[in-house]
Order: sequence, then structure tokens, then C-alpha cells
Amino acid sequence: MNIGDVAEASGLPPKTIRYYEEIGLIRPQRSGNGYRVFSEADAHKLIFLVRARSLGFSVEECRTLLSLYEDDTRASADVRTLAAAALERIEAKMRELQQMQGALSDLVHRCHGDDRPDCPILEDLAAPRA
Amino acid sequence: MNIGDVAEASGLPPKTIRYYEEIGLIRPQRSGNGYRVFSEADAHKLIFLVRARSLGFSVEECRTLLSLYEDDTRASADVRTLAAAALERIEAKMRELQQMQGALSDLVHRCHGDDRPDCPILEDLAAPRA
DNA sequence: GATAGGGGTTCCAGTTACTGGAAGGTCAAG
DNA sequence: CTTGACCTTCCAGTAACTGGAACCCCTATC
Repeated sequence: MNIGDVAEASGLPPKTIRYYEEIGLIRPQRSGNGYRVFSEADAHKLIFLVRARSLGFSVEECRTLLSLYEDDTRASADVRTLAAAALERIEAKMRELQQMQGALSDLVHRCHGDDRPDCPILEDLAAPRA
Repeated sequence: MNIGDVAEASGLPPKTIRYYEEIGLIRPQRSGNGYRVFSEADAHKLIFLVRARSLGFSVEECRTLLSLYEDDTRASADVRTLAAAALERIEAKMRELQQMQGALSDLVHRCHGDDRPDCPILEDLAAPRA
């Protein structure tokens, strides 16, 4: 498979696949003309990566997950620890966004949004309460 | 006020304040020895920026908000449009995180997390359902 | 007067995870 | 033989800072 094929198969842009090779997540072969040649295992790894990224794992965590995946003497506890950390991060971010969302949607609803200058949003930004 | 003083007053690290000057969000004076000298208005702007950033506005949006704030012929609609866009972004991000959170917390709960290798998290990453 | 400290200054590089673009090689079809 | 769709590498840019090095300034103390 050439890069375009695995790109289609995985849903990743070719650029990203090259980048993943650059940082050592995958190591495709090369054919005589210099083109990357991807095995089924490479394609499989890329799909693994897409899925892990979509669950919120960082690229470095994905690297660890891949090595755990390939190590059949792994302890599932190690995987779970990584996943729990990712989950915690996600939940922290959600709490932060919820704060923002609450404050901002209140302001948006209180602003009439017409051609007059007075605006509760700017007033709040200029004089936030402690 | 020196940079340390406004840093304390605003809660921003000095580095960030210098960065905000570099990108033209603030323009503090300079004293003879080359130190930045911040007016009350500068401190006020920095606090405005902190608050706007904490509501999820990008730095570029903050620039616009500041200029709207300083323009008394502004239309509140322009402010509201910016805020509504920020709100939309936040809500989109929350939906995305909610997806992740749901999938990931399910996996974490299904993984026993001991010293054995079998792990539903890795299994799911390796063979995601379509 | 020398020195120690706690300010301040600039500039350069690094972070995360890609993405865009330029310049150019390869290959199959017409 | 050229066209077009691939592929290659390399360089630069994104967002919003952050860390660190090398150096200046000011005050207080020995």
C-alpha cells in the first residue's frame, strides 16, 4: 500500500502519516523509488492511533499504548492508569468549559446585540467582580 | 508600576505581559532605565484580558474586544457576535469531550486493571466497531 | 567600595500536533 | 511526449505562551 491508500483506510491525511513516521510511531518500508510501503500491520497501527487520539490520548500516550499493545506480558493496570489519566484530563477540561459556558451564555443572553454601544459583556469584562 | 506589580495585580506572569506587549495588546511606557512602566489603564487592560481569556476568547478576539471597548460608538451587536461565536466553540468542544468521556469511562470501568495482560481498552483500540 | 539579592531587560528555543506550500521525482494513460 | 495524479523532502507557520541564558539596575549591607 502507498501512503494514499493507508490515508484513505485510516482517515488520516498523508501529511499526518508522514509526521507519525518522523516521530517514530510507525516504520513503513521503502520501495525502490523511495515511496513508503505500508503493510497491513502498519495500517492497523494507524487505525489504532486514530482511535486512541479520538479518545483524547496524547501522541506520547499513544506511543506508550502501542508499545503496551505489542507487549503480551503487559499488565492491564498500566493501560488503565493511562486511560484514567486521560479521562481525568477530559473531565477537568469539561468542568472548565462548563464554567465558561455558564458565564458566557449568561452574558450573551443579557446583551441585546443591537447598534447601541452599551453592552453587559464589555461591562463585565471591564469590571469583573472578585 | 513595574511589571512585577501588574503581574501581581492581574495574576498574569511577567512573561505573558511581555508577550502581550510584543503582540501589541498593550503599550506600556518606558522609564529611563529601560523598565516598562504601567499605568492604571494598562493594569485595567490586563485584567480585562485575563477575564476575556478565561471566558474562552482567543487572543485575537481579545484584541477586537479591547478595541470595541475603547470605541464608544461601537454596536453591542458586534460584541455579541464575538461572544456567541466563542460560546458556540465552547459548546462544540464540550460535545466532543462528552463523546470521549462516555467512551473512555466505559472502557476504564470495564478494565480490571491488574497484572494480567488482557485489557478491553487495548482490544477496543485495536478493533473499533464501525 | 565591593558584593549580594531581587528586581528588570533582550533574545532564542521549545512546546503540541499537525498543516501549508514549494520544488521536484515517478508512474500510468493517452 | 506530455499530462495528471501520485509521491518525495524540506522549510515555515500555527496558538499562546514558557524556560533559560546572558546581562543590566537598584538598594542594602559588610
